[in-house]
Amino acid sequence: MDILAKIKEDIAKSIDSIGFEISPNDIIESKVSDLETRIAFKLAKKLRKSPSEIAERIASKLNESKPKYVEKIEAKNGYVNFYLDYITIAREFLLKVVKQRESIFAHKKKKDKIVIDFSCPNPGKPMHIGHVRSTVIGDCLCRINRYLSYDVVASNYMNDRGLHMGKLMAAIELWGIPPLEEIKEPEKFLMQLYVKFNQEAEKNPELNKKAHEWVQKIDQEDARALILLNKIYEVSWKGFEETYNRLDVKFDEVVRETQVVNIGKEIVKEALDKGIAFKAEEGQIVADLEEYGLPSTVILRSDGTALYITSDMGLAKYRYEKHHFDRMIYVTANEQNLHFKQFFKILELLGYDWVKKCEHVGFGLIFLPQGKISTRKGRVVFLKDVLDRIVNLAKEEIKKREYITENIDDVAEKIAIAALRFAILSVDNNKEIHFDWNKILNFDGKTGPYLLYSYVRANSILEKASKNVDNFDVSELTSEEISLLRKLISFESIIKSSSRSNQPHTFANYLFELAKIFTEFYHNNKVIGSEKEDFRIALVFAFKLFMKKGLELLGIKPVERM
RNA sequence: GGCCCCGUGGGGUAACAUGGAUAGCCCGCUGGGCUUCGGACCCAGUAGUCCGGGUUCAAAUCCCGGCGGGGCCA
Repeated sequence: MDILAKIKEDIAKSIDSIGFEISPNDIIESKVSDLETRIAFKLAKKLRKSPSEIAERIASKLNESKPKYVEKIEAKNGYVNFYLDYITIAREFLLKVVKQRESIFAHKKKKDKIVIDFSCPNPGKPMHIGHVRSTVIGDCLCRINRYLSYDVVASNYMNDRGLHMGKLMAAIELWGIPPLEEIKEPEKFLMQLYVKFNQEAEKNPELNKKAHEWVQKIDQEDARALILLNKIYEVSWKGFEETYNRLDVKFDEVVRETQVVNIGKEIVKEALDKGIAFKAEEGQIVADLEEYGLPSTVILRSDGTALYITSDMGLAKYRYEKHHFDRMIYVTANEQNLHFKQFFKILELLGYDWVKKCEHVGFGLIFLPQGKISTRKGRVVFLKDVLDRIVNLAKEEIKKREYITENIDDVAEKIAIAALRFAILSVDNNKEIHFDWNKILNFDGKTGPYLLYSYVRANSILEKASKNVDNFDVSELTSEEISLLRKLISFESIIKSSSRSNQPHTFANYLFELAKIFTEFYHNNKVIGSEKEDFRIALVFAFKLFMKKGLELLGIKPVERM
């Protein structure tokens, strides 16, 4: 239920009915009052009157019969300010919340299908701190869009075909591989195997030739190659799955490059036939994009093997035929901007209209103190190690406080995930993140644990009050109560805005502000034993309900105590 | 050389889509607050829109040009 949107509509309607052209979008949240409109500035020229005059006129007309939930309307310096009637909002909206509980979040089913491509670590390599951004942003976008009742497909893509796979295959041929269940740390196991292979290959270049041969054999669907490939994939996935489970990330499908590479090659053929691509002198196939202001790009190697872009085109087509999506969102780093522009353009030129439904949501890189992450250069921080370290700190903090003695491991894990997820989700996608242990290990201030703490405190108050409220009345409000109500009613519109912009940080920041306002509220407004006890319990209840839902949308599991 | 992203107090960030009234917050620093529903907290103080033009009644926000950082393609 989006009460704020309804209030805006009502106000817009009233203004429209007294003869001023306006849309609900012209009613915006205000720093000075609750809602405001600036249309007087826009209308000033047309009506040949000063903004103040117009604003005054709107205000005085509207004050004669005020829209619902509006307490007073004031014109000032050309703005029209609306002050909301929070008593009525409390009596109606808050009452509805305590009565309807979770069903307050229900939405009408939307028919749009959204495929979200995210995470996509490389099999054979460890998942590191660099992958976490795509994983967490993508997952959050899934949650937000599902909340809004879109049909969402969380899709992971595994690049199981590169030279690194060829090297690992050659390594396994040489040295063998233990059974899956004996490999305790799959990511480290594969990484060590990879490193060992590279070291040996320096002494014996023949090995690299072998690796290349294996890559070719994958493309030829050689039986032995596919067995080895599956082996590596299995081991890799075991490692990834562990991390996904900890992060509470789930996929509806995992597509492997070997499934789509041939579709990609077909597209290359098509591009050749239609004259969009040509065969260069050295034999590689090049898509000519110069006239569209993009650099031309190789889409098939001279030996006939596929590149990333080849498979990516195949993947897009595969997904469209499978899902007939209304939108497909790729969540990958900004450094791939050009790549996406290029292959979207090629598909467009081939007449695949659905490519217009594909969009790339980029994000800034995560940098380590030593610079850009590079597995090859050993500049890498394993995601698993990051998690473990945050969990350890969380444990220490829990023990210090002595509020809980049971389930410490479970709570510490949840706090750690909250810290990590919030740290990533609370900044604008486009900003670079410079990874800093001190920051990620800080649980004070604007952090995931702060959100959890506010939730715990609400829970604690409700437990001590030990009663349910499904009715109350209230005739006076403190400033903290008003702030809290005010924040609660914008929950829906913020989620919609996050979904529209594909920017989780808008919502993450909102949720922090909500937590902050709640904390300020309970510091200054005694709940239990006050003469407004029932109303305040309802308010705490509503906060808890909204915070829980909000945390869920960020992929943070709540804890009842910490 | 071409293109893309970023630039807000000492550090980090919000507001930029849709220009508007006092630029919000976190860390840090300074000072204060638990016999009360839990101090991972709260209150007060400190300090900021990279530079130069333009558009506009009005620019952190839009446009152009620099500079600085990052990235991609050459």
